[in-house]
Amino acid sequence: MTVTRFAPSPTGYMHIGNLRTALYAYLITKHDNGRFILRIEDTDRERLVEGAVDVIKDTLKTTGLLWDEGPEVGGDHGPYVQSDRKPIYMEYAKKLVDLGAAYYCFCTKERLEQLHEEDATGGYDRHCRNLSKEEVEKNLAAGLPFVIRQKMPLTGVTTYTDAVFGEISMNNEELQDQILMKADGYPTYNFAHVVDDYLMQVTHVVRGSEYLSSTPKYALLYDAFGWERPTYVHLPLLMGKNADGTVSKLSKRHGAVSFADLVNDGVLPKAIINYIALLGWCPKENQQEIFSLEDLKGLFSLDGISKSPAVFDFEKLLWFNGEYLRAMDDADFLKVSARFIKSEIHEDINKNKMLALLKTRISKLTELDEKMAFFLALPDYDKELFLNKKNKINEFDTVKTVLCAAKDVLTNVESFDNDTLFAALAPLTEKLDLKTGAIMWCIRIAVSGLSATPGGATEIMEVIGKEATLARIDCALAKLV
RNA sequence: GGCGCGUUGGUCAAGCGGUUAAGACACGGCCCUUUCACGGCUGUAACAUGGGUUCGAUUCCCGUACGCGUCACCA
Repeated sequence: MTVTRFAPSPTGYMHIGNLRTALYAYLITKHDNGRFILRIEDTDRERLVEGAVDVIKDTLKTTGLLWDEGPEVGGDHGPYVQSDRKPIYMEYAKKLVDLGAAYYCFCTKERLEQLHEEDATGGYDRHCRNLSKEEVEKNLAAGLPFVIRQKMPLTGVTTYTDAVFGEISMNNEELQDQILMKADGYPTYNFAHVVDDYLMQVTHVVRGSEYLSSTPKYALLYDAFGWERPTYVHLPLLMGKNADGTVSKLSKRHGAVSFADLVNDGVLPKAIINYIALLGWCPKENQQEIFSLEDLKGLFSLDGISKSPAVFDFEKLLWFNGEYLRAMDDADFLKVSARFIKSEIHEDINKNKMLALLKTRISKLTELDEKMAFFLALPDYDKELFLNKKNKINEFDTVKTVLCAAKDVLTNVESFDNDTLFAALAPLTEKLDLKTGAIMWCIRIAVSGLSATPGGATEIMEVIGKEATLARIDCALAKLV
């Protein structure tokens, strides 16, 4: 049985890189009908953010990455919040001390800082590594604050196999005697995740490749306990483009990089999932870009994961978003667009028609207000706008003739829908000896005040209605006097 | 700086010893057309570099360069 977990620390927002890690962890296990665990890693008591866990849960829910075990849903391996598991870690840490793979360290922070000042690259000098049992007992009895450190082998090489990167070897002399248990009694990530992954029977440890070089230390922990090492799946990093053209690990300074930022910017969760699924992974039959979560579950495979970092491209995300927007039916579009429309929409406006026109012409929901403005109120425009070379409209008199004729026709049209309007105006081509394009150009400018609009003249008239149409034509005529 | 990892067009990427080196985004052109968009067609553009191995390297090996990551009582 495949078991993966997503184990974020509650920082208050869901970074897009974290989301991708969650997605891949989810897909790896769901491809095999396995279990997906959510575990909260809140061992850093100084960085707790209120409500942060809710952000994580909400994001997972809206993207459809539902967890089989974890907060809210429970499970056989709980609790799923590390702060609720506190006693477990000390127990295992002590076991490790007994096993000779860890030791108590009584060095003060001051001493460590001084050590760092003397040699910034040296690391911990293993001062307490060989304290006698008596000394340790004495210090403990005296109530001295302590941490527990992992006792790394001083020689030799540690090797593990990563499902993406292959065999990774590290000289043991490179490995620091890292802290497993902190002075406040909480474990560090380095220790807690290993213990939990083991206890929760996680088979595939999925995380970003920034852990590639610390994983030997974790593998050693498994070995010391006599536990079978899990399959490691390190994911290529997500990069952001810097102002100077270089790239670095995607972070806040690259702008909107949290799930919430993107959603607030008018991007659909499905588009986000689709896009990030393809950032670092490619399906075998690589002939398609649009994938639902269900599709991805079926197609995902470890050997499609790439090793090289991927640059997050907002432009391409927007293309995906546009595709999803266009594929929506009008009712759904109405629903998702509601919270992004701030403008007052007058009753005479055919809102459904308007949104249908807008739907294929935006790449994010936040464009809606700006793009619909001219429907709601005629913008101020210059009469020069009517002149158009391509349609051979070089005289204002021509415009005037067209608009007067159109006004006569439109006054007698009862049903203001696109087809009726177009049919009613069609005879004018012959009557005025002008091309359809020329006639429609004049009318469209008059009813919109813009050179480029979503929809043609007749569609715009359908949206704004008869009264506004005639009023706008009168307004145009007044300009042309 | 040590260690680790990576390197196919501007970006995402396919390729897994012999290919005219796919496809997508972006960009240009054409078509469609009541403007714009959509859609269709089309174009520009890439194997970091030096050495091997091989009949033959983008594909395998080594070096170099460059990039990224990592060296916390953060995760």
